[in-house]
Amino acid sequence: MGKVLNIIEFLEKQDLLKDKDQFWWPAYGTFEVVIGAILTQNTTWINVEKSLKNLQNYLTLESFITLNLEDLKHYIIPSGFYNQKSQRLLELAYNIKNQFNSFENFQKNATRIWLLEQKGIGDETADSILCYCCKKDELTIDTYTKRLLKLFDIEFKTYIQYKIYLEDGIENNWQILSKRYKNNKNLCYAQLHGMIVEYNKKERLKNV
DNA sequence: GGCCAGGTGTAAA
DNA sequence: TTTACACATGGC
Repeated sequence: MGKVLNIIEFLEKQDLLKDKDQFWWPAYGTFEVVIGAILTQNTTWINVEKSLKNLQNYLTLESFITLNLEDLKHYIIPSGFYNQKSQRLLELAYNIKNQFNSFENFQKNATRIWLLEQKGIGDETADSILCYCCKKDELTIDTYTKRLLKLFDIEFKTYIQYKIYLEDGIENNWQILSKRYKNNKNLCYAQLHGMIVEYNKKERLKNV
C-alpha cells in the first residue's frame, strides 16, 4: 500500500543530501546537465567532473556547438567511451539547436519521445535530462533504484513500470510529501533519484 | 588484477 | 523479447 512513502522516508532518514544540493544534480537547469547526463553513462561522476572541467569554456549550447569532434574527443577522454560519446553529444547539440533554436526553447518544449529518438539517449538519460535540465516532473530510474526496491520486495520487468510505480506512489501521498518538497514535484523527483544514488555510494547495494 | 561506474546500441538467438 | 557484447577510463 504505502510502500513508496516508506521507501522515501527510509531514504530521508539517512540524511544523504547536503543543504546546498537542492536539486542534487550540479548545474541544475543548464545545458551542462545534458553534457553530464551523456558523459556519466556507465561512468563515475568523478571522471565526468574531469571532463567537465576540460570543457569549462564550452558548457553552453552556443559554445558547445563550436567544438570540433577531435577537440571534444580529447576533452572527454577521462570519462571513457569518448569516441561514442563525443559523436553523440555533438549530434545531439546540433539537433537541439536546429529543432528548438535556443536552449531555453529546448528546456520548455523537449519531450521524452524526442529525446529517445536521439542516438545515445535511453530511458534513464532522457528522464535525467527532463528532470534536471528541463525541470520537468519526470522521475529517473536507475539500476540502484531497482536494487533498492528489491529490498522492499518490489520488482518489475520494465523501466516504465518502475517509473509509473514510484510516480504514482508519490502522487498518492502528495498531500504528505508536498510540504517537505515545497509543493514542487520536480524537487521531490530530483531529490528521490539523488538520494538513491547517494545511498548506493554509501551502502554499495549488490544485485542479489 | 578484477570489478564496477549516476547506460546505450546493435546483433544474434 | 531476451541475452551478449562493445564501448574506455579511473578508483578501489
